[in-house]
Amino acid sequence: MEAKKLQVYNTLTKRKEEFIPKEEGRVKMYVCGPTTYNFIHLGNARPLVVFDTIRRYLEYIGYKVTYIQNFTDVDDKIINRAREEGIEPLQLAAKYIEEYFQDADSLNVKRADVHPKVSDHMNDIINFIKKLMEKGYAYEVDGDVYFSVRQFSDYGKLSGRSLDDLQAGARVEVDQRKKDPLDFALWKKAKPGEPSWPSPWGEGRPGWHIECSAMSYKYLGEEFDIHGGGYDLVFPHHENEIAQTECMSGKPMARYWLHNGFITINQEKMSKSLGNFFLLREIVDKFNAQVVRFYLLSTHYRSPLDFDDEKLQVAQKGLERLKNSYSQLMNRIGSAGNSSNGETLKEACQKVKNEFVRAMNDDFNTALAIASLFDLARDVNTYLKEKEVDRDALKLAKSTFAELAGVLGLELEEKQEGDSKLVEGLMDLIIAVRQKARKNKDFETADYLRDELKKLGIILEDTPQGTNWRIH
RNA sequence: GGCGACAUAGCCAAGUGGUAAGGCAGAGGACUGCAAAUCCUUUAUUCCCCAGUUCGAAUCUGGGUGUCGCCUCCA
Repeated sequence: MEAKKLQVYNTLTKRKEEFIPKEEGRVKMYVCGPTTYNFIHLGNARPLVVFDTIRRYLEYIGYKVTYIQNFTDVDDKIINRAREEGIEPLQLAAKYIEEYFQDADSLNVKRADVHPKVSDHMNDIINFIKKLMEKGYAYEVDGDVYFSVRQFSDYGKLSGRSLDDLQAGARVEVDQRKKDPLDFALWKKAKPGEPSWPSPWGEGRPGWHIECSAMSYKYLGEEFDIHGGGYDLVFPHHENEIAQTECMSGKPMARYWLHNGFITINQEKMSKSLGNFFLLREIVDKFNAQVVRFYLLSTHYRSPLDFDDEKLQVAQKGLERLKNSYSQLMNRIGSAGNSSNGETLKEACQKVKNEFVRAMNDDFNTALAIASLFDLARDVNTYLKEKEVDRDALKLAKSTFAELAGVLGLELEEKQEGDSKLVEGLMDLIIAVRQKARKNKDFETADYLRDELKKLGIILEDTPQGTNWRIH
């Protein structure tokens, strides 16, 4: 069977294209990271999980991936927030960078190869702006430096709009010093009391867009493969990045532009300005982070995804279905021997794997990929009804399960916490006592033990092979 | 006002020309001391509406309706 190649939807061309990295076997990707002035909310978590999954899949199919995600640690919102709290802006940013990592780790998001910060890259940024000025794409006015959009004939190619369209819809007051209303700041002159850095144009700090151009150029060079972020970054942020980088280098900035859809609440975008956001850690408090990750991947990354508690409950149940199947598999694997009935399960594993890859190759269709995991769960559960099971088949099912779930960043194995040896010993004892009661038809005692354990979050399940327990 | 996206069962959600995946919820059955978990069966003659192209359309075209997003900081 011929494996279909990876197709990705490219915002730049507005269609799916075959993914061909610039350098064979290697993918360089840059994803816009957060401005660190607060804990991240669920909407911020989506691109983290989505692009982490894309990265994992690219690695799974054999690419060596270089993944860069920045932190915006110099910004108006950080300055304002720091002022309110009476601390230094960079100190505030550093605090929320730490908090960010806690959240990202909980979601099982792998660290980027580099997490560059604006404050560490002033020279790169200043040099980038200098080059733009030398080439005539930027101009200075009283210590501010602006990018001249009229100099870049391709301006608007990513968002699919012309300069005239954009001006017709402009909702912002025009700064008369700019040559064109859409010219944007590369360097902003310092106001009193603001953090600033020396530059050829005086004390100041970078505009928002230049950091990503400068840092992606530094770590990934010209024409890297994937640039990702939320859909709301298409304009103006990514449009401006393209203008800056392509004017500076004369080469395309990135080959594929990928954007995730929004999280909505009651069909409206979750955003800080609307105030309808939930912090990730509030949600992780009620449902665990794995459930959140599963929920985020249960819809295609470009579609809007509505949020409420019920949807997370559904995700929780779905994930539990997979975990139950996996744990039952694990419970049987030790006592399994050799049997000739394992072929169908082995074939099913291969089929599921093919389906999974086919789904992911189609623009990272995680919803369909998850459906293939449900198919595997059913195949496994059905097979486990057999009296005799084949150890090799179970082992293959186990590795297939773990491998594919791992691509999605999901762990099916319950982590043992605390003194697991002791817990296991105690559970064995309790189960033995209950077993004795059941044998004597003392169901009152047996049910009492089961009910009380349930209150502690431990589920007992009686099977023909004995009683299993799991933590809910 | 300009630009764009989406509309599939009670809910969520795949499917872009060949006769509607999957999950949750519901119903019935099996298994069980009873449960739980699991398995089997069942739940959209039909994919927002209208017209068209086609042997054939949820999928393509045109029109309409509705919802959302971007054009300002936002993931």
